[in-house]
Amino acid sequence: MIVLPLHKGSNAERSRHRNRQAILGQVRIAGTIGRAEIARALSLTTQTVSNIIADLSEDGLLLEKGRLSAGRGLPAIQYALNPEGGYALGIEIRPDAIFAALLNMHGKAVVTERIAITQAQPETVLTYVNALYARALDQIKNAQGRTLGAGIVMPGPFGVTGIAGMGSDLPGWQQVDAEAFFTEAIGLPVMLSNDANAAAMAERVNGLAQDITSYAYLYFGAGLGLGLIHGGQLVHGAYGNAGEIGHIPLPAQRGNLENALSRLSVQRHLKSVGKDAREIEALDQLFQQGDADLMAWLRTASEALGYAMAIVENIFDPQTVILGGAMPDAVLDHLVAHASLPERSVSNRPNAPHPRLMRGAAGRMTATLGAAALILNRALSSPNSYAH
Amino acid sequence: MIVLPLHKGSNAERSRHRNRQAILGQVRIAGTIGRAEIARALSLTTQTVSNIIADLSEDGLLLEKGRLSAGRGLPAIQYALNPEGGYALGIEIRPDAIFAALLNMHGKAVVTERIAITQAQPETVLTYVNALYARALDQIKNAQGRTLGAGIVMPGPFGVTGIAGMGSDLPGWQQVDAEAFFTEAIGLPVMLSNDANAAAMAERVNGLAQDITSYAYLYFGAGLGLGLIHGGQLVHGAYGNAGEIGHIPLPAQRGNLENALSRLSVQRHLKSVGKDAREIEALDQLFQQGDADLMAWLRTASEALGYAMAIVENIFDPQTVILGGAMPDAVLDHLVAHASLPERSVSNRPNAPHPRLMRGAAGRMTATLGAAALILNRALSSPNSYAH
DNA sequence: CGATTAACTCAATTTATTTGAATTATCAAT
DNA sequence: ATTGATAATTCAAATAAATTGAGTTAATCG
Repeated sequence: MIVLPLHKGSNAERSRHRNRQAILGQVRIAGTIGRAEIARALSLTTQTVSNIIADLSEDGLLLEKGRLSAGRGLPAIQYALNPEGGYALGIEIRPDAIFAALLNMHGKAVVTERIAITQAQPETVLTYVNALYARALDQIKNAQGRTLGAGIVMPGPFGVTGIAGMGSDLPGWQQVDAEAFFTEAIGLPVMLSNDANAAAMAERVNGLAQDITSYAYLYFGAGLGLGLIHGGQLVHGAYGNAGEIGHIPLPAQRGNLENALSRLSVQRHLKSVGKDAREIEALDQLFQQGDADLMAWLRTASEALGYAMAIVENIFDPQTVILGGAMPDAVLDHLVAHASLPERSVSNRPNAPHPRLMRGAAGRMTATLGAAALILNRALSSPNSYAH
Repeated sequence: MIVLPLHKGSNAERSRHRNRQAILGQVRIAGTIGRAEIARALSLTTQTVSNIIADLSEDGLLLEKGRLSAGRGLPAIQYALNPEGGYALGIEIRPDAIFAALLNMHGKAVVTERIAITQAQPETVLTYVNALYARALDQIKNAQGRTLGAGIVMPGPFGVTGIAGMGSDLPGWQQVDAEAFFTEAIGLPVMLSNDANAAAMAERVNGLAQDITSYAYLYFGAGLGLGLIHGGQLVHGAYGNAGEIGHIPLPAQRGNLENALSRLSVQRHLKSVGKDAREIEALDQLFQQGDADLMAWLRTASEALGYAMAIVENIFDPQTVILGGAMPDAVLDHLVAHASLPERSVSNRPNAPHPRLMRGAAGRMTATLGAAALILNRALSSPNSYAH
């Protein structure tokens, strides 16, 4: 039996790969940037950066954007990501539908598709996934051969590490190693995740968190999920199930957090007074009307949110917390505005550079876009330590 | 202004450094191991491993332990860490005392010292720290020139990242960048941390967590702290204050977690009935006598502990949680045995390879040893991703 | 307009890993 | 007991990718 190492060794090839990622990532955060500046940021020589940039340009990942004169000296040739240099496929599998999105290197969705399904057996799902992927390629000819991988979101729990080959909650998937199954069948590198984690990553690649490396994302899915990003990478936990914040008991014996703060919670509350809010649109309409029952729910939800914030902030000390998922924007905004943020929290600091709570991307496609974002993030950064 | 990169570039020298760390770390987890096996584990060639092992042996960090024949083929020469190959200094600064410990490469304390102080001004503290270090070197001649660094624990909060130069709670330290101050003055690389984080790392280097890479440490210090280890490295949070679990409000409006679960809490409870438990020994004695007031406190504390477990497990999904710090072993054991572990938790899995809650190292020196462990851990691993 | 500064390129060098052939010691089968 | 297979190790040569240093280009400053 081989003793698993904490991390693997390095060689010239792996160094090059890392440096490519680092340069791409640096171009991304800078927008446009010259070679010498990249070299300074990454502690590499300009010569090395030049060589790798020649490679990346050759591969179509970078574009020249003219020279920028800044003070004395030869003006630096500026480089920027080529949005069409690569694509990432995002797939979200639900019991009743499959969503797909194709993102370019800027994290912009260039294709979105959905398909209703009546059964979610692996083979059936696979047929649809391949069909959706083919449809996407049909619309973006350029993406043929330039798709970096597929991120897939499906109902957990599965074992990202440790319990290998553990399947999903979906019927028929219990015995399936979904990651291996899709990798084989789609012919692309696959990353598997749950909705909250994917949503969190979406904000990093194209959203509020592009320059934030440590944050948490509170996600309204079926229940209440939490995606943790630390050093620009997802924190999965030992068994891949970190972020199950909905299961935490509420103060004052009112059950779990997701009893007060989730789609199911508001649906149940409104149903008990004879109102239907299964669709986001219906919920939005009730909110616009100032519906008293919804407002009552929002009061307890805001309280629960404040409590969730106390937990997340004090345990994780993030730069910010982002709230998003399957809720109308207006409702999320209301929650953000009315959450009673705990005073006794490490995050309650003067002159904080970010608000403690922000509204993220919401709606049906959040997790699908996030699935693709997992792939983009991998292309633009290594799961390694912060510099400094 | 230079845009901060997520991670720096790599070159031959940094590769070598990483590979040295990886090999040392692999030898540590294996105990004794041959070169070919290291090569397989780290995805390096045996030749590379041979070269680096020659280096490490030359530096006195590794010892040959004869050949081990295992099946066919030439029996591999076994290598093991040389416990005297390097040392780490741990310093804990408290308002009324300074503790020091010198650990060898096995994580064993070869010297421990303490000194009572009456004031904790930076210059005064420094004098004592240097004196303690000198005393340690005096006892372990071999450690001269072989001390890898100093880990320092002092009352926070400080900014590990972000808020640079932010000082401690100790009087006179507010304006001092303690890390720079000590680095300069001791002449060793310095790592600064709080007590809970240090205690967590102590378990990893020489304790229950030597083969556990993802866990949380609940620490009884002044209040209640939490050290988070993920992928073998500390999770500090964006501003270095992750793990302030004591501030989280308790269910049923009973104040914070540390109101029910901390040294201060038990002291206050016992004082209200006229009993003194400021010293650990006094507390231990009361426990041995089965004191009814202490037992009453333990009941609410166990409940609070179960609640803390629900939070930590569901948010972080660790392999295990370790309980330790300034409490008698017997009290910790009682808490471990009587904590009502939540049923609805991601950690409540069948066939878990580790208990959900374990007792760690306790007592006065825990944090001091942990301070040194920070240095050892850095020598034996990179703050990088898991392999696989 | 010349001096200075900074980005960039080219060619040579350096570092560290990999590759491939040769050597050695053990186990297993005859 | 002998022989062949297997695995660890070493040596020397090759390779990959970084750095170094000298030279070129194009800006700004005085």
